[in-house]
Amino acid sequence: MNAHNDILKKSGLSVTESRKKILELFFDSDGALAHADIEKNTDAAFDRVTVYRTLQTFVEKGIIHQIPTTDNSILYALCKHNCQQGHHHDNHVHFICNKCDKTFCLDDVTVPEVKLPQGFSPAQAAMVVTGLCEECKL
Amino acid sequence: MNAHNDILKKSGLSVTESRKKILELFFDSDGALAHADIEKNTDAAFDRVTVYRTLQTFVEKGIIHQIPTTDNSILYALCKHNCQQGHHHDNHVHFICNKCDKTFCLDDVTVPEVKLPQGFSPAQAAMVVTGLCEECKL
DNA sequence: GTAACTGCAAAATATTTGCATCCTT
DNA sequence: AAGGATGCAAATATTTTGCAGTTAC
Repeated sequence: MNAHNDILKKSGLSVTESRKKILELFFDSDGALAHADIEKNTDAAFDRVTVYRTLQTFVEKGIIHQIPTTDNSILYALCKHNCQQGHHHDNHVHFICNKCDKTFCLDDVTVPEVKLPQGFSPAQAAMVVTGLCEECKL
Repeated sequence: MNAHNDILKKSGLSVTESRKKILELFFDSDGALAHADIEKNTDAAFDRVTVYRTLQTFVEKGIIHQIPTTDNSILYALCKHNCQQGHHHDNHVHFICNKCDKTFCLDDVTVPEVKLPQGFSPAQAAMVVTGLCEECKL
């Protein structure tokens, strides 16, 4: 039994060609992918709309999470820790290097809780730190 | 004599209506604004294109910086060094309502410090919380 | 006066939605 | 067989570009 298929099943999703292929891409690349990367790497085998819907579904199910970037695009990456449906949250901090523009998932740094003013009801929190990465600091 | 005009001049930019007004907006709001907020708050006095170009110019000149969010929107906020006159350094948490899409500056909620892994050298940190605001929660 | 800036129109790009058909279970 | 997933078409939304006219200096 294929491990990727299990992931889909565990999330209550049908195992389809597009989902298998896109999930495989994430495991192969072991990094963050943009929507465009996925289209490119699948040779347009799937409709653009399917890619949108697949990514959205994966995010909802906690299979992948979104990484904010400054260039008006969203990167997606596998949730490495146990993200669970419903309260999966991309709860680690992201770091964007000002020089090389790379985005890093700081998997071990969790977004701290903050107390919000009366009336605000939080669903998700994101924290992005910018600065210089290991490489560019030298 | 106007402080805002000085900022523009110091960056080598002509002092124009749109730039003055948009810069003023940032100082008035003392927080992050999305492109849409700016269009709304200027009563569409300026062309949408002008807003795009003005924001881009301000980013290039280091007057404002971009705050990435996971919902494919970018917030813009004054850079710290230009915020010297106010007591507020732009280090408060921002809240975006999922329903009405408004952005709130939670001035009293400061972005907590986080410890980064070895090698990362932070310059600025942003935290964006999404969920439902007071109004929309009802 | 000249270079820089803006507004308009339109192109290019990105995202969402409805619906008929096909596939997974 | 039934519900979910996909593809296509088209509607929306967002961002960029070219150019002519205007404004700041």
